[in-house]
Amino acid sequence: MKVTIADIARKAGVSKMTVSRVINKTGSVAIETKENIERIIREMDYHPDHIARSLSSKSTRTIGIVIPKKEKIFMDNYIAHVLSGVSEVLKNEDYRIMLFPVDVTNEFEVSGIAQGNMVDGLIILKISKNDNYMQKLSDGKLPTIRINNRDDGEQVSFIDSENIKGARLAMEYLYQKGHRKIGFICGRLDETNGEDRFTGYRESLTNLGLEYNENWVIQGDFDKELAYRNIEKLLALKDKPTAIFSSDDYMALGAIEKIQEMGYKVPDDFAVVGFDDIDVASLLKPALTTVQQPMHDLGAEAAQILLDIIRGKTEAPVKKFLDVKLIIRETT
Amino acid sequence: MKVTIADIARKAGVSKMTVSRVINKTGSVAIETKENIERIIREMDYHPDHIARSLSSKSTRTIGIVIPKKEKIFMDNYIAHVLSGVSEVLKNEDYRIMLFPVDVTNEFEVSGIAQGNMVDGLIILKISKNDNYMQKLSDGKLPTIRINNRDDGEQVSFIDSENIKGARLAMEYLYQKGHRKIGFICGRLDETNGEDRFTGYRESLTNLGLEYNENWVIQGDFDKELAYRNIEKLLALKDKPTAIFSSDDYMALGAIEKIQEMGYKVPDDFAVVGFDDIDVASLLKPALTTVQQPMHDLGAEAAQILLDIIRGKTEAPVKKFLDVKLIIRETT
DNA sequence: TTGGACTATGTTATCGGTAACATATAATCC
DNA sequence: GGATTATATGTTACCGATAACATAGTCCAA
Repeated sequence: MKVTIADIARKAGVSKMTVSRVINKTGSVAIETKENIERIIREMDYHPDHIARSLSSKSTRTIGIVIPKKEKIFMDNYIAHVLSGVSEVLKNEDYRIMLFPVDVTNEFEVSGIAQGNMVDGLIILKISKNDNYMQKLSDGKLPTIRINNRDDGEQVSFIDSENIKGARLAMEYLYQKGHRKIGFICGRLDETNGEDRFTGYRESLTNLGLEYNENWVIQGDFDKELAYRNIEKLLALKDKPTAIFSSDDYMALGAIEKIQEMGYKVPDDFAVVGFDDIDVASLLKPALTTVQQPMHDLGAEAAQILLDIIRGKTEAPVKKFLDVKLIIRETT
Repeated sequence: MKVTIADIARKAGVSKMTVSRVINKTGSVAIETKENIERIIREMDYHPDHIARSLSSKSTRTIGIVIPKKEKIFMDNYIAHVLSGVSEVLKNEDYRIMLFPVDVTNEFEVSGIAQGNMVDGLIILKISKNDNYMQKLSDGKLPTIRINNRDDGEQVSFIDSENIKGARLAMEYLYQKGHRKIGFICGRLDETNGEDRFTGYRESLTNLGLEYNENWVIQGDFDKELAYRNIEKLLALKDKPTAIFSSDDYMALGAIEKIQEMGYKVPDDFAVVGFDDIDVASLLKPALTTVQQPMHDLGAEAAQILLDIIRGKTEAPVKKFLDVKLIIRETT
């Protein structure tokens, strides 16, 4: 049988409560009592039952990370960096991470996460606030923070990158390099980072006095394969752009692949700028010029903010933007 | 207030037990009663409290994934693929994933995972069975499976790749390409995949009638940076190998980086073969020749076996090996 | 028609902790 | 010195579900 707090209490000749106090360092306990209990705990190799404790205290000391349920989601370097940031913050806090790959079209699944009492808070990644039922996650009393999906309503906390500025940096750099015809690979417009980067692209065109050509904008939905396929028609145009700004690195990779397959050279025929600065960006030949967003810090700060909200140190909603910067490499 | 099973029972005019039966589809309930309860559940948007359920039923429907607690752990493509396989199996099973980045030197932390009742089973990744306290994880009654770390004792389940065969494939191919001086970048020898690949290397040398040269074997500990640093002395040798087999892809990447920095060419001056077939392997120029191990399937099968053990369908320990194959690209 | 089997439901105890409140003794204060 | 406060500990109830056992009614076969 598993050792319980009652076993410890019996052996120590005290009540369960006193043992509980020693374990949680709450209330006051005589020093000898405390040391005796601690010794017995060690001897019997007692570990508190996390579930019982959660039920009773109404705190699971677990935070949930909600990501889209799709095949290659864990291979996404952006998510890896965010996770890394989250876990760095949590590792000193005795909080655990529970993963929720979620099917946004399944109302029951979504509500279950929000109401199952499995976690004390949620970090939501790569999911549009417009997705069916997804607002259910932020609806209730469960503390929630979104990453890279602004919410202009008043209720929901988020942490975001300065996506518009990032797009501007990329565009201004391309302009400065002499490019006047700049295409764009568009991410999901129902996620605000996709939307904002597109906005940044269009605003920059205006500010730089460049024309907006519908044919130079292709949809990639933050999906490498889709970008790979869709860029073909852009490359077939008679009047092609000389540079392409992509709303994320994966799509840039897909585009470059197609460009090279069709016999063009990067950066000679097409300069390419990505967004994110995923790990492979620097490994590739040519190495990818990209707008670096602080993926690790987005995760770390999201976790910290979420913990502060859970603990009542901070009042939700928190809204925060982190800076981005242009990393110039070989594709421009 | 949160809606509880008691609220549903009251509204439906039945006992909690009847509601519980409807939710869990256990026992028998009259069809009208059942439909009435289901309607009320929907109307009140009731979702069972996962924690209470776990405490009472002694099953959390959660499996834990134990990984080393280090900075770039989530960027490890091997882990990403394994996670992906695990989550694919779990997504249809109403099981959740809890992550345990664990400090193997912290006895308390390790025991807490094994005994905290947070999970129904554990998948252990990239952690040596010899690491301090790690045997505690497999000690108790908690179902456990290791990936890529054989355990020759009788107790512990594992799923492994045919590492020795993989090494042999790499070596024979290099031999066939004309290489007679083959160096080796060694992974952690306290993990059995590191050990086995080294064994495969040495056995192949013998079988192919090649000499074993201590200077041609460098330690990389499955760490790209370490391989990058340590290969320098091999490259400085007067009598250098013409090919290098690396115990994993990341170390191969580190090695190639250094090789190129020192002005040598891959594959002209040094052929390189890796192990794993991580995603970047095919993206790089030159693309990496490597032994592909079924990382995704390792995760998926581990999860399936673990579920079977948890459910009593299978008796532990299960011991299984998956096949590997050589993927020939441009570094050889 | 009587007992066994099955169906439908309820009752009670329990899972392993913590919250909230109560109590007793010791220490402090005016 | 009596009231007040702090320290140390215990009691009881409860968190929200399920397990195990109990019960009442129905149906059918012997």
